Amino acid sequence: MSTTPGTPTTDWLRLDQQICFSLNAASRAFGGLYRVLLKDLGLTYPQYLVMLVLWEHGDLPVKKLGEHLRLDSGTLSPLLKRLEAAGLVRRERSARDERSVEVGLTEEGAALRERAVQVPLRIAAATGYEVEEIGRLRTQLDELTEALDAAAAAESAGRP
Amino acid sequence: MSTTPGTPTTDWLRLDQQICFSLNAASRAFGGLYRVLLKDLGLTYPQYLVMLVLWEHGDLPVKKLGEHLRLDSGTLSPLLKRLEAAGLVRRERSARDERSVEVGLTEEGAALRERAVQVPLRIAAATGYEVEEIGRLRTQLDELTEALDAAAAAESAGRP
DNA sequence: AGCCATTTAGTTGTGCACAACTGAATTGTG
DNA sequence: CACAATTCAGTTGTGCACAACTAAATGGCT
Repeated sequence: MSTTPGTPTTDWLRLDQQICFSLNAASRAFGGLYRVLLKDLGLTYPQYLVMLVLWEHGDLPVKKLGEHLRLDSGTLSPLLKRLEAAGLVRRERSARDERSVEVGLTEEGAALRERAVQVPLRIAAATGYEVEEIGRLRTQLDELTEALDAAAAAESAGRP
Repeated sequence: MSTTPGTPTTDWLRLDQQICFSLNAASRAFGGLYRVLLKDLGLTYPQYLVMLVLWEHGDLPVKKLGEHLRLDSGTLSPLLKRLEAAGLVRRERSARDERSVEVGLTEEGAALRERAVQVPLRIAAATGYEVEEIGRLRTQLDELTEALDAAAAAESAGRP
């Protein structure tokens, strides 16, 4: 790959910073607001995401949970242990497939949902965006994610 | 804040997942692609961001570096020690203000820039977006970050 | 049945993000 | 000048992300 004529390398290095960096900053800013709002619930932001999935889909094996969240067992195992220690979640080996671990909500975990409802409302208010606008942004980001994942996969499997 | 009539709480909890989660996923997808592309340079993605700032602005105290990157010394200190150990960066106490530590590029660190130029080009190609489109997205994300930061600040200083 | 590739959780090690804190230098104020 | 408040870098502790690995269970194939 060669440098495009008329575009000094300096500009590329700056432009580059803006895309990935802005995304990174926005993600961390979300994390910061969630941290504040979730403090009362005793949840971290990733733990909250796990609870969202369980509230929506009910009991799931770790594998499925990971697919919803794009996370692997290396991240989920310790996180789930902490949720279990907090009494929000149960973990038990599946009877029919001993490799699999079923993750389910305890009563306390299910009850927490009531208190969690206010969180997205406050988040939405904080963004200052309309629902429709958020949807557009989400779509764009999902497309971006797909393209980046594909590129990373292509790169790590012998250069295409 | 009260629940909007006609919008069941279930939907809010789902919608919520989409915004923050898509952003999170996109950020991590960027991380994944950068990880692959930066492997040759021996840099992690956050280390690369630090190098970008130094390449653009020259020597800076840790504080200023942190302002550019929205990171504090708790994150930067160990990261900079690793860059120093890799021979890419110098760190020395400022003579005029002994509290401050000046971070500068070594020859090796400055030279690495040449090899880094290809990275943003490959990233840009991977996104499949035009430069203009990327700029629009960046602007949106920066607005979002600002709004979220303001909200988090307002929340953590006694509810407004 | 016997064996092997695959699937599934979990563990280990590295690095980042961030809160809370420490310690030293500087600045502001009486 | 003296002293309190602030600034700055660093340390510690917790939690997450991810790569590389282990171990056990499963399923396919001969």
